[in-house]
Amino acid sequence: MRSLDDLLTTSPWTQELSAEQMQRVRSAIIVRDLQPGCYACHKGDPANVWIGVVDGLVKMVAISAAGKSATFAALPANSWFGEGSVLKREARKYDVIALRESRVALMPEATFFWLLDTSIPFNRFILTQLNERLGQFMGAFEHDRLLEPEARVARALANMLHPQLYPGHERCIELSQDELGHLVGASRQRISQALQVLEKAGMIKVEYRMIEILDIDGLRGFGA
DNA sequence: TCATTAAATTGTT
DNA sequence: AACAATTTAATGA
Repeated sequence: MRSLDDLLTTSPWTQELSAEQMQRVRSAIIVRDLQPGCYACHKGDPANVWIGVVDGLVKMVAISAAGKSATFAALPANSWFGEGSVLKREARKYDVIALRESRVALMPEATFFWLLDTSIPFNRFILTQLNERLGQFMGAFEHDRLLEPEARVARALANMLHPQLYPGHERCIELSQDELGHLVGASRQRISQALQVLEKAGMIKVEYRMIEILDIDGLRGFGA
């Protein structure tokens, strides 16, 4: 299991922080371990922390009155989220649930706003984060209901790797096909077929509980 | 370290 | 949805 320091060193906004700033950030953050199915935060909770995924995988879901749940985004290790609600000092808009055993980092809003006031790289990170999320959201709206399952899977995979632009060469997603099925809203056997199509197209490599992305641009444009 | 078994995951119909 | 095949994890010699 990865540690808080692993998350911080791979997060681009920490690059230009001084040792003291780093220490202040590190000591303010609270780390929490989550079992599969556990909530990182509930819809309606006051958004007083910014959340980073240290390890594992969490999903953002909205629950309708009828009890149907729709997954908006999957957040793998190294992603940060919740800045929107923290910035607006509003309640959380969605439930966030661990898809498997995960570890999250909770940064208090005081630290969050302090970084906004002091660090330009942090501001830049938040800015691009908000901008990209808007793009993803509109793209999802535009296509998800219309596309073939293959294309929906392709987009879901591309979106999952998107948050980690800088960090690294982490091109692998550890995710079972069953979990991916819940994510995309398709049956497991349909996912299995879709993955094989994408693999034959040379865009991904499928292994046991693991998907390696070979051509992220190809995935984004799949079916378009 | 290697072999056996159980559990989880994946491919196919 | 059900079944077979494959991979991983666990156990014990």
